[in-house]
Amino acid sequence: MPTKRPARRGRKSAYHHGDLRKALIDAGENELAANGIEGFTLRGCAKRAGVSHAAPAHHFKDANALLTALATLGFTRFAQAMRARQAKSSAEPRAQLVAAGLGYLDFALAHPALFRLMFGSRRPDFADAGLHAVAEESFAILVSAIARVRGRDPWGDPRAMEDVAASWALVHGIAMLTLAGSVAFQAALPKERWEHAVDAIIGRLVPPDAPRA
Amino acid sequence: MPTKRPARRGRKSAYHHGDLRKALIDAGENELAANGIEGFTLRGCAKRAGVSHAAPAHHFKDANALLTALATLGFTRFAQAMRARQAKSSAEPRAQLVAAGLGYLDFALAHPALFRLMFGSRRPDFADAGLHAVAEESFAILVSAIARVRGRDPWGDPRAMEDVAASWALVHGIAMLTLAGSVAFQAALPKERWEHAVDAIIGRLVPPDAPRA
DNA sequence: TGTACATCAGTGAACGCGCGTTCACTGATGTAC
DNA sequence: TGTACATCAGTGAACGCGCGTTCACTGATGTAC
Repeated sequence: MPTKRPARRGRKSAYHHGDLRKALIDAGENELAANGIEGFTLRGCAKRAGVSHAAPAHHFKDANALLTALATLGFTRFAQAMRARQAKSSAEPRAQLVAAGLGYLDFALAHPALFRLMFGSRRPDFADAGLHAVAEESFAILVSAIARVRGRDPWGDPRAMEDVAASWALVHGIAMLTLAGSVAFQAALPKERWEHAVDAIIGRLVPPDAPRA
Repeated sequence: MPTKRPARRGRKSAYHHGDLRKALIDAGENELAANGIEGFTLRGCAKRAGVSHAAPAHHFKDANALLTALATLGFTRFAQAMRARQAKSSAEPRAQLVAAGLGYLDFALAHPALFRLMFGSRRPDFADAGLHAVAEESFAILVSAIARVRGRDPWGDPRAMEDVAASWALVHGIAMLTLAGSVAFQAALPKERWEHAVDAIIGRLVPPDAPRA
């Protein structure tokens, strides 16, 4: 009766894999974490997934297509990380903005290779509709957090967008400089002080007495 | 009389190159700009320098050694870019800090591939004494700019170092997000507004009424 | 329910490519006498 | 100043490697009748 293809959940045929596409994405994540983007190869992903090196061609046109899927997954998790911090935080608008920033940093620290792929590589196809959508969605979290602090939509107000950009650049810079392994930066701002620093700095960047209309 | 080896300046023998080491560094810069770090090869550099692909081995152990030299050159120019802006700016401490930040951005925009090499790659040997020294020197420009604003050395004062880190992360984030090609970020902060934004944001980050002793 | 068949998702051998590396060599340069 | 020689910095052919890609194939699955 089911015209829909059976889900084959839990099924493990030695031959037909079941869900090689998903397995390759998982494998790609490990490959990325182990070898970095520079050492990322389709053959390596196939090996990690336990299939022959020609098998991925049935699911991904080339390595960049797999990297696009990985970047899409990355942005999904990235947005989740920001929302998770926001959910645990006070509903007060500035606390929500700080929480988004801390979620940004949580993600970068937990998934450095994905983070570099998302923000430092040209290999994923950023024109891909799915990737573009989820990247925009992540950005919207910051914009709406600023909007709530300001009490209005920052779009169209260059000075308000400057605040969006400043908050974004600040956390992005902290993440990048730390991931780059800069000893000098880590001495200036060790991870233990991130929470305090982001709170204090965003407090100064987007002061409570900011214009609200 | 001169026991010192002749400089061979201006000399162009077809066989002995004269200064292949320097020529390879120049070629490497072009190779980097054209192909990115991912597409950087010793053979490509040799070709650009007009020598056989085996020639570089006499000057650089491997590709990473050449990349280390390129990163060292990059940091030298980077410090120059910051000092150049400072020289053109008012001597007022906050103006000097803003100028350092704008010089930081000048460099990133002018030499995106070098910038990524310096801050986003693990291929250069950052333990190399020369590279380490010049990288530290760049960092010191920011630290001393903050020191002048604060009226004292920020080292040992976690809150003052937080200001150093914040200023640094801010301009670094602006540079990285712009170089990453983020359309959303560029919409929020187009390059034409960098100068205004950095001035305004650093004004809030490091307020004039900051404690001075 | 059984059978025949189309389709799909793998396999594994083969290929060409560009890379780094090695090696014997050679021509230019510098030095000792 | 001239000559012999050591050293240095290149050349170009050769090699092995891992990569992506192609291809004929095969076994498992789903479907038509």
